[in-house]
Amino acid sequence: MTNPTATLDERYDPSAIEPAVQQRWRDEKVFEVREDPAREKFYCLSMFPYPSGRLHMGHVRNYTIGDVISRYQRMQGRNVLQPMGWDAFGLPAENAAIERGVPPAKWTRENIAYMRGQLQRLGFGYDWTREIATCDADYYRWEQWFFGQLLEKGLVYKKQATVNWDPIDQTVLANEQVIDGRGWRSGALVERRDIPQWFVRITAYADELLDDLDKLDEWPEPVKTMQRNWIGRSQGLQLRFPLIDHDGELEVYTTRPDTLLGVTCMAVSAEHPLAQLASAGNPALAAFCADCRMNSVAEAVVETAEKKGMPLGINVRHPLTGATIPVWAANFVLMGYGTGAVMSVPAHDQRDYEFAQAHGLPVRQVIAPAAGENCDLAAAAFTEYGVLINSGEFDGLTSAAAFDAIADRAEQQGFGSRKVQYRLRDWLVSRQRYWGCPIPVVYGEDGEPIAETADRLPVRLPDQVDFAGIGSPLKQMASFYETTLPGTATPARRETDTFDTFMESSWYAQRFCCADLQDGMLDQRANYWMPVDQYIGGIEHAVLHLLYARFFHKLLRDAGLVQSDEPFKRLLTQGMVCAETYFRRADTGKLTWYSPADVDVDTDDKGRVTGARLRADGQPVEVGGVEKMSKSKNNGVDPQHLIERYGADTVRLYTMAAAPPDQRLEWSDSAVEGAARFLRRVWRLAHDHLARGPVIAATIPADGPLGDLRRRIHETIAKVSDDVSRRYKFNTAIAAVMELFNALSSLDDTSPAGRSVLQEGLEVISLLLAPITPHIAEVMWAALRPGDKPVTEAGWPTVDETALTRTSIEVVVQVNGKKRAVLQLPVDADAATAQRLALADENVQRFTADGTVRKVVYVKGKLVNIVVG
RNA sequence: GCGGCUGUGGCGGAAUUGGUAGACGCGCUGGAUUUAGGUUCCAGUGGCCUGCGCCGUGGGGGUUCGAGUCCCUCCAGCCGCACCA
Repeated sequence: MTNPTATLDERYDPSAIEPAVQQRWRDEKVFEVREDPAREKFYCLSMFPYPSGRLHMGHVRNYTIGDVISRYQRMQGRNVLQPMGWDAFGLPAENAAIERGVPPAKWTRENIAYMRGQLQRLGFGYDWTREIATCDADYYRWEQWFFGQLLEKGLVYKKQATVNWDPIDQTVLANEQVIDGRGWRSGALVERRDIPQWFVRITAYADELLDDLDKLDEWPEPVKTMQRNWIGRSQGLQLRFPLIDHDGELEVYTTRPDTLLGVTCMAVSAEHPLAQLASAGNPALAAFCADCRMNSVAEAVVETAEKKGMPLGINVRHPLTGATIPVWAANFVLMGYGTGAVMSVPAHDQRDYEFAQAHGLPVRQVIAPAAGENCDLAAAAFTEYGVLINSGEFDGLTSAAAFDAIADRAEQQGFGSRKVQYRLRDWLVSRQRYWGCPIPVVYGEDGEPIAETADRLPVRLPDQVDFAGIGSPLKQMASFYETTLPGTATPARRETDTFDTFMESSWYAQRFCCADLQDGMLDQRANYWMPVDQYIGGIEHAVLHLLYARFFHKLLRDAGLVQSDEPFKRLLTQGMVCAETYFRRADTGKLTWYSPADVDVDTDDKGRVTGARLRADGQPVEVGGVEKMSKSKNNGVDPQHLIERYGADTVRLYTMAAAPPDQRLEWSDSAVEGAARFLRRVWRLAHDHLARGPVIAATIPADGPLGDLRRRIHETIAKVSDDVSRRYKFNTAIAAVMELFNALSSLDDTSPAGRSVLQEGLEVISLLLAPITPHIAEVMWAALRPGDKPVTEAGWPTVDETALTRTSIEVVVQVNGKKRAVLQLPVDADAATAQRLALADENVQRFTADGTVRKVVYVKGKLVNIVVG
């Protein structure tokens, strides 16, 4: 395929060129790829969207970044896979069903169809033959199959776990559905309730997940730090305190055994068996424990709630001193984490300190601070390491030495043992919801779970459901849950819980490699494409999704389905898309938010914002600050309107130019206008150039304005290449192209030599812009290079080193660190010459005349600093 | 509460390895073209003085010939916290 001979229309009309260019990509299957061992592969993946209805600007940003990287890599000659699909299960589909009576499947399919159209209109180079929707049985059947494998290996298990329960709606609530302790629809006070749920044993891989972070040298350091903290590996001591007047002992875990002699209290969860035991004869305590259950299970809620407690009337014996220690129930200790009990050391733990202050418990100092450290136990706990005091035979030991001495003692005397503990908890994958992948398990008469056998998969989620009832419709559907045990006619009951949607998003990257595979989960193609070379998505996924996906990949590896250890080689976390907010406050205090599209902003003659008015009534509204685009603040910008008004290239250019990809992007209508203006200017320069007829090739001397311009062309290639491939700073890449364009457009030379340089410059701009604004780049390139390959097949431009040669350089002269002159020096000038010329400069002498030169610092080719005293 | 991040003109941002602060764009001011402009083009645009000077990167302190960049400390805002995706 070659470019036709063409000129450019006078006017840039994206609505005409973009569909035509996209049609060529479709007709020639430009982005459909296959494994090719002869070429270097590049797998570029953006986090697939939840089909919520319409694309939002966050999607546009995410997918433009991915497309820019993909197209750049294509131009580098790599075999590039860039697929797209749908994270199609989830809660919003159920909400739509409840609110509007639309079946979740229908709602989801319609959303997918609309959003697919939007993605195509934006010109993203996806291989659509690999499209996946996770709600397809062809997809989730393999997840069900794999769950069976994990069950066989003992990597999944069932146990009781606590959920948020809405007693009016009789349903389990997600944390985000609990607002101020109440259900978001019913308004009922939420209770904690324990129900049996499925877990995947991610803690069995905790060490590997932690250690392999060191291999991910192309991941952002903050993401790795967050994962390390999330896994939270700690070395500590599991201790047993014998109960007084009761049988048994109270087990706790501590990372600070050096503070063992400072224990003045034990705190247990309200759900702890000991608290339950003590509640039996103590109505006040029973009431307190019941009250503790009236709270969301969300960690942020638990940790920020007021610290409350009540004594159980039960004591334990200190294993070293024999002292009597009271046991308290406390609302900040969670049953689901560790042993559900902690030892309280008020002097050396801030939370314990506050708890002790609130309840009049003693504060016993056992760690003395090192010299120079602050320690005021009247004000706060001392939480640093130090030297032991008030600890009998352990006095004088450092915290580190005491850790070992006390651990040895505990192990000798049998009241404790060393233990590695993780903050990471096993992955709870059960959801009491309808719109998800059915958990492929049946229960016999005895209630024991049995995995579905492969021949009975998929366990299909029924499409026709009734949302009139309470909770998940599956629990009311006998036709779904009545079944038989595999391979028999014995009646059995099917599991009605579904999987956490993070399950589906944990292996879609691998499935994209062989999306059409009918008789297996993955095949050898996954090993050609995996790992993903570049993964792109929001920073909000830094821990959960990215940790689950890493874990799942290791599970797939250990099942022999993939060979690599990690799924994502390089990670880019993009920032949020934000916009200004506007509101009015009613007398009741209620805020009404207005869309930026409906508001006019007033400015003074310097452009400062002085206020804003609602266009509809001309009355003022308050400016609320820049926040993440959201429905609740009504500050979203619909990309669809922008695409219709400006075309895909302008939207893509703006989102890449406005901010670096990993920082937040602040929306600006007028800056979009600016992006459109730039493309019109580029188009017009190319049009005017081509209208002058064919270019006669000419040799350009390195000296002179045309040589300088050629140098700028090639400096721009070097700068943009580095920005796009290494730095991922598309905003500065675009700025560099704009600078080059400004230089080219001010060239007033229609001689053969001048036109030859302009031709080269315009070709380079077409190529450099091709990943970002592929439609205009394709049309311009075709007009500039008739008979050549289309821009999608053209290589990335290379730097002509001979064009870069300079004869002179600028050197800044400072006196005491302040700039006083700029010198033009020959490139090969030595330090002595630079220093001599700097000191000879007239303006420099004005500032050196009154003192003596004490020192001269010379940074080669850049700067001279003269220190005068 | 815990973990992570970010603070630079009127605004978005640039300054890549401690070396010219404010690239590029928006906005604004003035001018030109046009029947008209929400078009296009030209010039100016950190602040204070309007001289070649001084000040200036959230606040305060420090290291250095030199700090937006490194160290200490304080403040403000944002993201995540396990059933939103």
